[in-house]
Amino acid sequence: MSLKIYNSFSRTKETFVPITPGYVGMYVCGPTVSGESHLGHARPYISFDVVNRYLKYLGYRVRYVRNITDAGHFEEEGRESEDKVSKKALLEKLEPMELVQKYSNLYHWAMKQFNCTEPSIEPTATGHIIEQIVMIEKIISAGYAYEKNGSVYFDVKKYAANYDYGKLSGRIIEDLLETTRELDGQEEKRDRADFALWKAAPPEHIMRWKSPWGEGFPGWHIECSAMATKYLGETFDIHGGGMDLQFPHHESEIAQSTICNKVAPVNYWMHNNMITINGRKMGKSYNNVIKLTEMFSGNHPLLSQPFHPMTIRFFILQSHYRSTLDFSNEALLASEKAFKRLWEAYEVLQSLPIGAHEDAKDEQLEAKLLKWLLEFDEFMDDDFSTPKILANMFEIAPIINSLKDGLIPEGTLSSSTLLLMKQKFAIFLEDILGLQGMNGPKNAQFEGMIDLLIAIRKDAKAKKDFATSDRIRLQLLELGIHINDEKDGNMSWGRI
RNA sequence: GGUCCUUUGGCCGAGUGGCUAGGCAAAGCUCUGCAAAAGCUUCUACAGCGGUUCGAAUCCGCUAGGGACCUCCA
Repeated sequence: MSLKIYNSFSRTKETFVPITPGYVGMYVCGPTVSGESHLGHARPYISFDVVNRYLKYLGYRVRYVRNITDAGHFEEEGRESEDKVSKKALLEKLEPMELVQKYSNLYHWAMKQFNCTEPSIEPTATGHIIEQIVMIEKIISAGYAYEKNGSVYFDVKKYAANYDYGKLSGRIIEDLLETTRELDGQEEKRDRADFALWKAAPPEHIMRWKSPWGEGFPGWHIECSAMATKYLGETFDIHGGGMDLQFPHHESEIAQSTICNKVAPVNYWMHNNMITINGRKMGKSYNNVIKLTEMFSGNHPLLSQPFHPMTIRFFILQSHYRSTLDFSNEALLASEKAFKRLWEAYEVLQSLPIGAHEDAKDEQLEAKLLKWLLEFDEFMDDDFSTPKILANMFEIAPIINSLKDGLIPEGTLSSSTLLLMKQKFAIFLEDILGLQGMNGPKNAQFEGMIDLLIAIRKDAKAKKDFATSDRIRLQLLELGIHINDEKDGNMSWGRI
Protein backbone atom coordinates (compact mmCIF):
# COMPACT_ATOMS: atom_id res chain seq x y z
CA MET A 1 0.00 0.00 0.00
CA SER A 2 1.34 3.39 -0.85
CA LEU A 3 0.33 6.98 -0.61
CA LYS A 4 -1.44 8.42 -3.60
CA ILE A 5 -1.76 12.16 -4.07
CA TYR A 6 -3.93 13.96 -6.55
CA ASN A 7 -1.55 16.12 -8.51
CA SER A 8 -3.22 19.22 -9.89
CA PHE A 9 -0.51 19.43 -12.50
CA SER A 10 -1.28 16.06 -14.09
CA ARG A 11 -4.90 16.01 -12.95
CA THR A 12 -4.50 12.46 -11.76
CA LYS A 13 -3.81 10.60 -8.58
CA GLU A 14 -0.16 9.64 -8.51
CA THR A 15 1.82 7.39 -6.25
CA PHE A 16 3.91 9.57 -4.01
CA VAL A 17 7.63 9.09 -4.44
CA PRO A 18 9.81 11.62 -2.64
CA ILE A 19 12.94 12.99 -4.24
CA THR A 20 15.11 12.00 -1.31
CA PRO A 21 14.02 8.71 0.21
CA GLY A 22 12.75 9.25 3.71
CA TYR A 23 12.45 13.00 3.39
CA VAL A 24 9.70 15.29 2.16
CA GLY A 25 9.91 18.96 1.30
CA MET A 26 6.57 20.71 1.38
CA TYR A 27 5.75 24.35 0.74
CA VAL A 28 2.36 25.85 1.46
CA CYS A 29 1.31 29.38 0.64
CA GLY A 30 0.64 31.15 3.91
CA PRO A 31 -1.33 34.24 4.78
CA THR A 32 -0.96 37.84 3.79
CA VAL A 33 -0.89 39.49 7.16
CA SER A 34 -2.63 42.71 6.25
CA GLY A 35 -5.89 41.57 7.80
CA GLU A 36 -7.61 38.99 9.93
CA SER A 37 -7.89 35.39 8.79
CA HIS A 38 -11.36 34.14 8.03
CA LEU A 39 -12.98 30.75 7.88
CA GLY A 40 -11.87 30.21 4.30
CA HIS A 41 -8.25 30.60 5.31
CA ALA A 42 -8.62 27.87 7.88
CA ARG A 43 -9.09 25.24 5.23
CA PRO A 44 -5.65 25.06 3.63
CA TYR A 45 -3.91 25.33 6.96
CA ILE A 46 -5.93 22.50 8.47
CA SER A 47 -5.83 20.39 5.32
CA PHE A 48 -2.09 20.66 4.88
CA ASP A 49 -1.58 20.21 8.58
CA VAL A 50 -3.16 16.80 8.17
CA VAL A 51 -0.94 16.12 5.16
CA ASN A 52 2.09 17.06 7.22
CA ARG A 53 0.96 14.89 10.12
CA TYR A 54 0.25 11.92 7.90
CA LEU A 55 3.59 12.13 6.13
CA LYS A 56 5.26 12.07 9.53
CA TYR A 57 3.14 9.10 10.55
CA LEU A 58 4.40 7.32 7.44
CA GLY A 59 7.89 7.86 8.76
CA TYR A 60 9.04 10.74 6.58
CA ARG A 61 11.08 13.57 7.91
CA VAL A 62 9.13 16.54 6.66
CA ARG A 63 10.42 20.02 6.16
CA TYR A 64 7.24 22.01 6.08
CA VAL A 65 7.69 25.58 4.91
CA ARG A 66 4.80 28.00 5.14
CA ASN A 67 5.48 31.62 4.37
CA ILE A 68 4.09 34.84 5.69
CA THR A 69 3.47 37.49 3.09
CA ASP A 70 4.28 40.76 4.75
CA ALA A 71 5.43 42.79 1.78
CA GLY A 72 3.24 44.60 -0.69
CA HIS A 73 0.38 46.99 -0.40
CA PHE A 74 -0.36 47.46 3.24
CA GLU A 75 -3.42 49.30 4.25
CA GLU A 76 -5.58 48.59 7.20
CA GLU A 77 -9.23 48.25 6.46
CA GLY A 78 -11.21 51.36 7.20
CA ARG A 79 -8.13 53.45 7.65
CA GLU A 80 -7.92 56.70 5.70
CA SER A 81 -5.55 56.63 2.81
CA GLU A 82 -4.26 59.93 4.06
CA ASP A 83 -2.44 57.98 6.71
CA LYS A 84 0.14 57.15 4.16
CA VAL A 85 0.90 60.69 3.23
CA SER A 86 4.33 61.64 4.36
CA LYS A 87 3.49 64.97 5.94
CA LYS A 88 2.07 63.26 9.00
CA ALA A 89 4.21 62.69 12.03
CA LEU A 90 5.88 59.30 12.28
CA LEU A 91 3.73 57.94 15.06
CA GLU A 92 0.54 59.07 13.36
CA LYS A 93 1.39 57.38 10.15
CA LEU A 94 0.51 53.88 9.17
CA GLU A 95 3.45 51.69 10.09
CA PRO A 96 3.19 48.53 8.01
CA MET A 97 5.20 46.48 10.47
CA GLU A 98 2.63 47.28 13.12
CA LEU A 99 -0.02 45.60 11.02
CA VAL A 100 2.29 42.76 10.18
CA GLN A 101 2.92 42.17 13.86
CA LYS A 102 -0.71 42.42 14.86
CA TYR A 103 -2.07 40.10 12.24
CA SER A 104 0.81 37.64 12.46
CA ASN A 105 0.13 37.27 16.16
CA LEU A 106 -3.56 36.79 15.53
CA TYR A 107 -2.86 34.24 12.84
CA HIS A 108 -0.50 32.26 15.03
CA TRP A 109 -3.02 32.32 17.82
CA ALA A 110 -5.73 30.94 15.50
CA MET A 111 -3.43 28.20 14.23
CA LYS A 112 -2.79 27.18 17.80
CA GLN A 113 -6.51 27.06 18.50
CA PHE A 114 -6.86 24.71 15.55
CA ASN A 115 -4.05 22.55 16.90
CA CYS A 116 -2.10 23.01 13.68
CA THR A 117 1.47 21.84 13.84
CA GLU A 118 3.93 24.65 13.46
CA PRO A 119 5.80 24.70 10.18
CA SER A 120 9.48 23.82 10.24
CA ILE A 121 10.29 27.17 8.73
CA GLU A 122 8.02 30.17 8.48
CA PRO A 123 9.87 32.64 6.27
CA THR A 124 8.69 36.16 5.66
CA ALA A 125 8.80 37.98 2.35
CA THR A 126 10.44 41.03 3.88
CA GLY A 127 13.18 38.84 5.27
CA HIS A 128 14.05 37.54 1.81
CA ILE A 129 14.25 40.64 -0.35
CA ILE A 130 17.83 39.89 -1.32
CA GLU A 131 17.02 36.36 -2.41
CA GLN A 132 14.19 37.71 -4.50
CA ILE A 133 16.39 40.33 -6.14
CA VAL A 134 19.01 37.72 -6.96
CA MET A 135 16.37 35.54 -8.52
CA ILE A 136 15.04 38.40 -10.62
CA GLU A 137 18.55 39.18 -11.82
CA LYS A 138 18.97 35.60 -12.93
CA ILE A 139 15.74 35.71 -14.85
CA ILE A 140 16.78 38.95 -16.54
CA SER A 141 20.13 37.57 -17.57
CA ALA A 142 18.47 34.47 -18.92
CA GLY A 143 16.52 36.83 -21.15
CA TYR A 144 13.07 36.19 -19.75
CA ALA A 145 12.45 39.47 -17.99
CA TYR A 146 12.85 43.12 -18.85
CA GLU A 147 13.08 46.36 -16.91
CA LYS A 148 10.86 49.33 -17.61
CA ASN A 149 10.75 52.54 -15.58
CA GLY A 150 12.17 50.82 -12.54
CA SER A 151 9.83 47.86 -12.70
CA VAL A 152 10.73 44.39 -13.93
CA TYR A 153 8.31 42.17 -15.81
CA PHE A 154 8.40 38.53 -16.71
CA ASP A 155 8.20 37.91 -20.45
CA VAL A 156 5.37 35.41 -20.62
CA LYS A 157 5.20 35.31 -24.40
CA LYS A 158 8.82 34.31 -24.70
CA TYR A 159 8.45 31.78 -21.93
CA ALA A 160 5.36 30.29 -23.53
CA ALA A 161 7.24 29.85 -26.79
CA ASN A 162 9.67 27.48 -25.12
CA TYR A 163 7.77 26.12 -22.15
CA ASP A 164 4.23 25.16 -21.28
CA TYR A 165 2.79 28.24 -19.60
CA GLY A 166 -0.74 27.56 -18.43
CA LYS A 167 -0.47 23.83 -17.97
CA LEU A 168 -1.09 23.89 -14.24
CA SER A 169 -4.14 26.10 -14.42
CA GLY A 170 -5.44 24.86 -17.75
CA ARG A 171 -4.96 28.20 -19.35
CA ILE A 172 -4.55 28.77 -23.07
CA ILE A 173 -1.71 31.17 -23.71
CA GLU A 174 -3.33 32.82 -26.71
CA ASP A 175 -6.33 33.76 -24.59
CA LEU A 176 -4.11 35.22 -21.93
CA LEU A 177 -2.24 37.33 -24.43
CA GLU A 178 -5.49 38.65 -25.82
CA THR A 179 -7.03 39.64 -22.52
CA THR A 180 -8.38 43.12 -22.84
CA ARG A 181 -8.56 43.88 -19.17
CA GLU A 182 -6.98 47.10 -18.01
CA LEU A 183 -4.45 46.55 -15.30
CA ASP A 184 -2.13 48.72 -13.34
CA GLY A 185 1.15 49.20 -15.17
CA GLN A 186 -0.30 47.67 -18.30
CA GLU A 187 1.27 50.20 -20.60
CA GLU A 188 4.75 49.25 -19.36
CA LYS A 189 4.31 45.63 -20.25
CA ARG A 190 5.22 44.18 -23.60
CA ASP A 191 2.29 41.83 -23.32
CA ARG A 192 -0.84 41.74 -21.30
CA ALA A 193 0.02 38.42 -19.78
CA ASP A 194 3.36 39.58 -18.42
CA PHE A 195 3.53 39.81 -14.66
CA ALA A 196 5.61 41.94 -12.34
CA LEU A 197 8.72 40.61 -10.68
CA TRP A 198 9.61 43.97 -9.18
CA LYS A 199 7.55 47.11 -8.94
CA ALA A 200 8.93 50.61 -8.75
CA ALA A 201 7.52 52.26 -5.64
CA PRO A 202 5.56 55.44 -6.14
CA PRO A 203 6.46 58.16 -3.63
CA GLU A 204 3.55 57.43 -1.30
CA HIS A 205 4.35 53.75 -1.06
CA ILE A 206 5.73 53.05 2.38
CA MET A 207 7.24 49.62 1.92
CA ARG A 208 10.27 50.02 -0.31
CA TRP A 209 13.67 48.55 -0.79
CA LYS A 210 16.69 49.46 -2.85
CA SER A 211 17.28 47.34 -5.88
CA PRO A 212 19.33 47.42 -9.09
CA TRP A 213 16.25 48.98 -10.71
CA GLY A 214 15.64 51.67 -8.13
CA GLU A 215 13.50 51.73 -5.01
CA GLY A 216 10.57 49.41 -5.09
CA PHE A 217 9.07 46.22 -3.79
CA PRO A 218 8.88 42.63 -5.01
CA GLY A 219 6.08 41.35 -7.19
CA TRP A 220 3.48 39.03 -5.88
CA HIS A 221 4.81 35.70 -7.07
CA ILE A 222 8.53 35.90 -6.61
CA GLU A 223 8.61 35.52 -2.84
CA CYS A 224 7.31 31.97 -2.87
CA SER A 225 9.73 30.95 -5.60
CA ALA A 226 12.66 32.49 -3.79
CA MET A 227 11.87 31.09 -0.36
CA ALA A 228 10.86 27.65 -1.57
CA THR A 229 14.09 27.36 -3.55
CA LYS A 230 16.14 28.56 -0.62
CA TYR A 231 14.74 26.13 1.93
CA LEU A 232 13.60 23.18 -0.14
CA GLY A 233 15.84 23.21 -3.19
CA GLU A 234 15.36 23.77 -6.88
CA THR A 235 12.91 20.92 -7.10
CA PHE A 236 10.91 19.82 -4.11
CA ASP A 237 8.14 17.36 -3.42
CA ILE A 238 4.87 19.06 -2.55
CA HIS A 239 3.50 22.54 -3.06
CA GLY A 240 0.13 23.29 -1.56
CA GLY A 241 -2.31 26.15 -1.52
CA GLY A 242 -5.84 27.19 -2.33
CA MET A 243 -7.31 26.48 -5.73
CA ASP A 244 -7.70 30.19 -6.35
CA LEU A 245 -3.93 30.52 -6.30
CA GLN A 246 -3.45 28.18 -9.21
CA PHE A 247 -3.58 31.08 -11.59
CA PRO A 248 -1.72 33.28 -11.80
CA HIS A 249 0.28 32.71 -8.63
CA HIS A 250 1.38 29.12 -8.96
CA GLU A 251 1.56 29.21 -12.71
CA SER A 252 3.95 32.12 -12.38
CA GLU A 253 5.97 30.39 -9.70
CA ILE A 254 6.56 27.54 -12.11
CA ALA A 255 7.69 29.94 -14.84
CA GLN A 256 10.04 31.90 -12.58
CA SER A 257 11.67 28.88 -11.04
CA THR A 258 11.92 27.03 -14.31
CA ILE A 259 13.89 29.88 -15.88
CA CYS A 260 15.95 30.58 -12.81
CA ASN A 261 16.84 27.00 -11.91
CA LYS A 262 16.40 25.36 -15.32
CA VAL A 263 14.17 22.76 -13.76
CA ALA A 264 10.50 22.51 -12.79
CA PRO A 265 10.15 23.41 -9.12
CA VAL A 266 7.47 21.03 -7.88
CA ASN A 267 6.67 17.35 -8.25
CA TYR A 268 3.23 17.32 -6.66
CA TRP A 269 0.88 20.29 -6.74
CA MET A 270 -1.94 20.08 -4.23
CA HIS A 271 -4.86 22.47 -4.14
CA ASN A 272 -7.64 22.65 -1.61
CA ASN A 273 -11.07 23.76 -2.71
CA MET A 274 -12.97 26.74 -1.36
CA ILE A 275 -15.33 27.13 1.54
CA THR A 276 -18.56 28.58 0.25
CA ILE A 277 -21.39 30.36 1.94
CA ASN A 278 -24.79 30.05 0.28
CA GLY A 279 -22.96 28.39 -2.57
CA ARG A 280 -20.61 31.28 -3.10
CA LYS A 281 -16.92 31.40 -2.34
CA MET A 282 -16.12 33.06 0.94
CA GLY A 283 -13.91 35.96 0.06
CA LYS A 284 -13.16 39.53 0.82
CA SER A 285 -14.36 40.74 -2.54
CA TYR A 286 -17.75 39.10 -2.01
CA ASN A 287 -18.12 40.68 1.38
CA ASN A 288 -19.23 37.42 2.91
CA VAL A 289 -16.37 36.45 5.16
CA ILE A 290 -16.68 35.28 8.73
CA LYS A 291 -13.49 35.96 10.59
CA LEU A 292 -12.03 33.31 12.82
CA THR A 293 -12.38 35.52 15.86
CA GLU A 294 -16.06 35.83 15.01
CA MET A 295 -16.39 32.07 14.63
CA PHE A 296 -14.83 31.50 18.04
CA SER A 297 -16.90 34.19 19.74
CA GLY A 298 -20.17 33.66 17.89
CA ASN A 299 -20.28 37.38 17.33
CA HIS A 300 -21.68 37.40 13.81
CA PRO A 301 -25.23 37.74 12.46
CA LEU A 302 -25.08 34.37 10.75
CA LEU A 303 -23.97 32.52 13.88
CA SER A 304 -26.32 31.40 16.61
CA GLN A 305 -23.52 30.66 19.08
CA PRO A 306 -19.74 30.49 19.42
CA PHE A 307 -18.05 27.58 17.73
CA HIS A 308 -15.10 25.80 19.21
CA PRO A 309 -12.02 25.60 16.98
CA MET A 310 -12.22 21.81 17.14
CA THR A 311 -15.75 21.91 15.79
CA ILE A 312 -14.45 23.88 12.85
CA ARG A 313 -11.53 21.54 12.36
CA PHE A 314 -13.88 18.57 12.45
CA PHE A 315 -16.29 20.32 10.08
CA ILE A 316 -13.48 20.82 7.59
CA LEU A 317 -12.20 17.26 7.89
CA GLN A 318 -15.69 15.88 7.31
CA SER A 319 -15.40 16.87 3.67
CA HIS A 320 -12.64 16.03 1.24
CA TYR A 321 -10.13 18.83 0.78
CA ARG A 322 -10.71 18.96 -2.99
CA SER A 323 -14.47 19.48 -2.71
CA THR A 324 -16.14 22.75 -2.00
CA LEU A 325 -17.53 22.89 1.48
CA ASP A 326 -20.65 24.88 2.12
CA PHE A 327 -20.75 26.72 5.39
CA SER A 328 -23.91 27.31 7.35
CA ASN A 329 -24.72 27.72 11.00
CA GLU A 330 -26.83 24.59 10.76
CA ALA A 331 -24.02 22.53 9.26
CA LEU A 332 -21.69 23.68 11.99
CA LEU A 333 -24.20 22.80 14.71
CA ALA A 334 -24.44 19.33 13.21
CA SER A 335 -20.67 19.03 13.24
CA GLU A 336 -20.48 20.14 16.83
CA LYS A 337 -22.90 17.51 17.95
CA ALA A 338 -21.30 14.81 15.89
CA PHE A 339 -17.82 15.63 17.10
CA LYS A 340 -18.91 15.59 20.73
CA ARG A 341 -20.45 12.18 20.31
CA LEU A 342 -17.38 10.84 18.58
CA TRP A 343 -15.01 12.29 21.11
CA GLU A 344 -16.99 10.94 24.05
CA ALA A 345 -16.94 7.51 22.47
CA TYR A 346 -13.19 7.88 22.02
CA GLU A 347 -12.72 8.69 25.68
CA VAL A 348 -14.89 5.75 26.65
CA LEU A 349 -12.82 3.52 24.41
CA GLN A 350 -9.61 4.53 26.12
CA SER A 351 -11.07 3.67 29.50
CA LEU A 352 -12.33 0.21 28.53
CA PRO A 353 -10.50 -2.68 30.21
CA ILE A 354 -8.70 -4.87 27.76
CA GLY A 355 -9.04 -8.12 29.67
CA ALA A 356 -7.47 -11.35 28.53
CA HIS A 357 -9.41 -12.83 25.69
CA GLU A 358 -7.40 -14.58 23.07
CA ASP A 359 -10.30 -15.29 20.78
CA ALA A 360 -13.33 -13.28 19.94
CA LYS A 361 -16.71 -14.78 20.78
CA ASP A 362 -18.23 -12.89 17.91
CA GLU A 363 -15.96 -13.44 14.96
CA GLN A 364 -18.20 -11.59 12.57
CA LEU A 365 -18.18 -8.46 14.64
CA GLU A 366 -14.46 -8.76 15.15
CA ALA A 367 -13.87 -9.12 11.41
CA LYS A 368 -16.04 -6.12 10.65
CA LEU A 369 -14.22 -4.07 13.20
CA LEU A 370 -10.80 -5.06 11.94
CA LYS A 371 -11.81 -4.14 8.44
CA TRP A 372 -12.95 -0.70 9.52
CA LEU A 373 -9.76 -0.12 11.48
CA LEU A 374 -7.43 -1.21 8.72
CA GLU A 375 -9.26 1.00 6.29
CA PHE A 376 -8.06 4.07 8.19
CA ASP A 377 -4.67 3.72 6.51
CA GLU A 378 -6.13 2.89 3.12
CA PHE A 379 -8.32 5.96 3.20
CA MET A 380 -5.49 8.28 4.11
CA ASP A 381 -3.32 6.72 1.43
CA ASP A 382 -6.04 7.51 -1.06
CA ASP A 383 -5.40 11.23 -1.32
CA PHE A 384 -6.12 11.95 2.33
CA SER A 385 -9.77 10.87 2.48
CA THR A 386 -10.45 12.12 5.96
CA PRO A 387 -14.27 11.97 5.69
CA LYS A 388 -14.14 8.24 5.15
CA ILE A 389 -12.07 7.72 8.26
CA LEU A 390 -14.58 9.67 10.28
CA ALA A 391 -17.42 7.65 8.76
CA ASN A 392 -15.74 4.42 9.89
CA MET A 393 -15.20 5.86 13.34
CA PHE A 394 -18.90 6.59 13.56
CA GLU A 395 -19.59 2.99 12.62
CA ILE A 396 -17.45 1.92 15.52
CA ALA A 397 -18.78 4.42 18.06
CA PRO A 398 -21.99 2.46 18.89
CA ILE A 399 -19.89 -0.65 19.43
CA ILE A 400 -17.72 1.21 21.91
CA ASN A 401 -20.76 2.50 23.78
CA SER A 402 -22.32 -0.94 23.81
CA LEU A 403 -19.16 -2.43 25.23
CA LYS A 404 -19.23 0.11 27.98
CA ASP A 405 -22.88 -0.49 28.81
CA GLY A 406 -22.42 -4.23 28.68
CA LEU A 407 -24.82 -4.55 25.76
CA ILE A 408 -21.93 -6.25 24.10
CA PRO A 409 -20.51 -8.52 26.77
CA GLU A 410 -16.85 -8.58 27.67
CA GLY A 411 -14.93 -11.12 25.67
CA THR A 412 -17.02 -10.64 22.59
CA LEU A 413 -13.94 -9.11 21.05
CA SER A 414 -10.41 -10.37 21.46
CA SER A 415 -8.05 -8.34 23.59
CA SER A 416 -5.76 -7.73 20.65
CA THR A 417 -8.56 -6.18 18.63
CA LEU A 418 -9.58 -3.98 21.50
CA LEU A 419 -6.00 -2.87 21.88
CA LEU A 420 -5.76 -2.16 18.17
CA MET A 421 -8.92 -0.10 18.38
CA LYS A 422 -7.45 2.02 21.12
CA GLN A 423 -4.23 2.51 19.22
CA LYS A 424 -5.80 3.29 15.86
CA PHE A 425 -8.23 5.76 17.34
CA ALA A 426 -5.52 7.55 19.27
CA ILE A 427 -3.20 7.74 16.30
CA PHE A 428 -5.74 8.76 13.70
CA LEU A 429 -8.00 10.97 15.75
CA GLU A 430 -5.34 12.80 17.71
CA ASP A 431 -2.04 12.47 15.87
CA ILE A 432 -3.18 12.51 12.25
CA LEU A 433 -6.48 14.36 12.19
CA GLY A 434 -5.14 16.56 14.94
CA LEU A 435 -8.38 16.64 16.91
CA GLN A 436 -8.57 17.38 20.61
CA GLY A 437 -11.24 17.27 23.26
CA MET A 438 -13.16 20.47 23.81
CA ASN A 439 -13.11 20.38 27.58
CA GLY A 440 -9.93 22.35 27.80
CA PRO A 441 -7.00 21.63 30.03
CA LYS A 442 -7.44 19.35 33.02
CA ASN A 443 -8.00 21.02 36.33
CA ALA A 444 -7.85 18.64 39.24
CA GLN A 445 -9.46 21.07 41.65
CA PHE A 446 -12.41 21.71 39.38
CA GLU A 447 -12.86 18.06 38.54
CA GLY A 448 -12.68 17.16 42.19
CA MET A 449 -15.57 19.49 42.89
CA ILE A 450 -17.67 18.00 40.14
CA ASP A 451 -16.91 14.52 41.43
CA LEU A 452 -18.04 15.62 44.87
CA LEU A 453 -21.32 16.94 43.49
CA ILE A 454 -21.82 13.73 41.61
CA ALA A 455 -21.23 11.70 44.77
CA ILE A 456 -23.80 13.80 46.62
CA ARG A 457 -26.25 13.35 43.78
CA LYS A 458 -25.76 9.61 43.85
CA ASP A 459 -26.56 9.53 47.54
CA ALA A 460 -29.63 11.66 46.99
CA LYS A 461 -30.85 9.38 44.26
CA ALA A 462 -30.30 6.35 46.42
CA LYS A 463 -32.51 7.97 49.05
CA LYS A 464 -35.03 8.89 46.35
CA ASP A 465 -34.38 12.52 47.21
CA PHE A 466 -35.08 13.62 43.66
CA ALA A 467 -35.39 17.26 44.60
CA THR A 468 -31.70 17.40 45.53
CA SER A 469 -30.70 15.19 42.66
CA ASP A 470 -32.50 17.36 40.12
CA ARG A 471 -31.25 20.53 41.69
CA ILE A 472 -27.65 19.47 41.21
CA ARG A 473 -28.29 18.36 37.68
CA LEU A 474 -30.20 21.46 36.62
CA GLN A 475 -27.96 23.99 38.26
CA LEU A 476 -24.88 22.41 36.77
CA LEU A 477 -26.63 22.48 33.44
CA GLU A 478 -27.12 26.21 33.82
CA LEU A 479 -23.38 26.48 34.37
CA GLY A 480 -22.81 24.58 31.16
CA ILE A 481 -22.14 21.15 32.60
CA HIS A 482 -24.34 18.21 31.79
CA ILE A 483 -24.57 15.04 33.82
CA ASN A 484 -25.38 11.76 32.18
CA ASP A 485 -27.01 9.00 34.17
CA GLU A 486 -25.68 5.72 33.01
CA LYS A 487 -27.10 2.22 33.11
CA ASP A 488 -25.21 0.97 36.13
CA GLY A 489 -26.02 4.04 38.22
CA ASN A 490 -22.76 5.71 37.32
CA MET A 491 -22.74 9.31 36.25
CA SER A 492 -20.49 11.03 33.79
CA TRP A 493 -20.26 14.69 32.95
CA GLY A 494 -19.13 17.00 30.23
CA ARG A 495 -19.27 20.57 29.11
CA ILE A 496 -22.02 21.69 26.79
C1' G B 1 -16.73 36.19 -23.73
C1' G B 2 -12.78 32.17 -22.68
C1' U B 3 -11.19 27.87 -19.56
C1' C B 4 -12.71 24.51 -16.02
C1' C B 5 -15.65 22.42 -12.15
C1' U B 6 -20.23 21.05 -10.02
C1' U B 7 -25.72 19.41 -9.29
C1' U B 8 -26.61 13.23 -4.18
C1' G B 9 -32.51 12.02 0.66
C1' G B 10 -35.25 17.94 5.22
C1' C B 11 -29.82 19.90 5.86
C1' C B 12 -24.29 18.88 5.47
C1' G B 13 -21.59 15.55 3.00
C1' A B 14 -18.59 10.28 1.02
C1' G B 15 -18.94 7.76 -3.24
C1' U B 16 -13.74 3.07 -7.39
C1' G B 17 -19.99 0.91 -13.06
C1' G B 18 -22.99 -4.21 -9.74
C1' C B 19 -22.63 -4.56 -2.64
C1' U B 20 -26.05 0.08 3.78
C1' A B 21 -21.08 5.74 3.25
C1' G B 22 -21.32 8.76 7.46
C1' G B 23 -23.17 12.96 10.34
C1' C B 24 -27.28 16.22 11.83
C1' A B 25 -32.58 16.60 11.96
C1' A B 26 -37.24 13.71 12.31
C1' A B 27 -40.30 9.32 13.97
C1' G B 28 -40.90 4.76 16.92
C1' C B 29 -38.98 1.47 20.61
C1' U B 30 -35.60 -0.12 24.88
C1' C B 31 -33.44 1.70 29.25
C1' U B 32 -35.19 5.19 32.98
C1' G B 33 -38.12 8.60 39.29
C1' C B 34 -38.03 12.84 35.40
C1' A B 35 -34.85 14.68 31.67
C1' A B 36 -30.67 13.71 28.99
C1' A B 37 -27.20 10.22 27.35
C1' A B 38 -26.73 5.50 25.23
C1' G B 39 -28.63 1.29 22.26
C1' C B 40 -32.00 -0.64 18.44
C1' U B 41 -35.24 0.43 14.28
C1' U B 42 -37.39 3.59 10.34
C1' C B 43 -36.65 7.50 6.65
C1' U B 44 -32.84 4.45 0.84
C1' A B 45 -31.54 9.89 -2.64
C1' C B 46 -28.51 10.61 -6.79
C1' A B 47 -31.04 17.88 -11.67
C1' G B 48 -33.76 16.53 -16.50
C1' C B 49 -33.61 13.95 -21.19
C1' G B 50 -31.16 10.56 -24.32
C1' G B 51 -27.13 7.01 -25.17
C1' U B 52 -23.24 3.05 -24.02
C1' U B 53 -23.64 -1.50 -20.92
C1' C B 54 -26.08 -7.76 -18.79
C1' G B 55 -25.96 -3.67 -15.17
C1' A B 56 -24.82 3.66 -14.09
C1' A B 57 -25.26 8.26 -8.89
C1' U B 58 -20.62 6.52 -11.17
C1' C B 59 -18.94 6.51 -18.55
C1' C B 60 -20.71 9.66 -23.13
C1' G B 61 -23.97 13.56 -25.29
C1' C B 62 -27.57 17.38 -24.91
C1' U B 63 -30.63 20.72 -21.75
C1' A B 64 -31.24 23.43 -17.21
C1' G B 65 -29.33 25.35 -12.50
C1' G B 66 -25.04 26.66 -9.43
C1' G B 67 -19.95 27.91 -8.94
C1' A B 68 -14.53 28.94 -9.66
C1' C B 69 -10.62 31.14 -12.38
C1' C B 70 -9.37 34.73 -16.21
C1' U B 71 -7.85 41.06 -11.25
C1' C B 72 -5.90 40.92 -4.89
C1' C B 73 -7.87 36.37 -3.07
C1' A B 74 -6.90 30.10 0.88
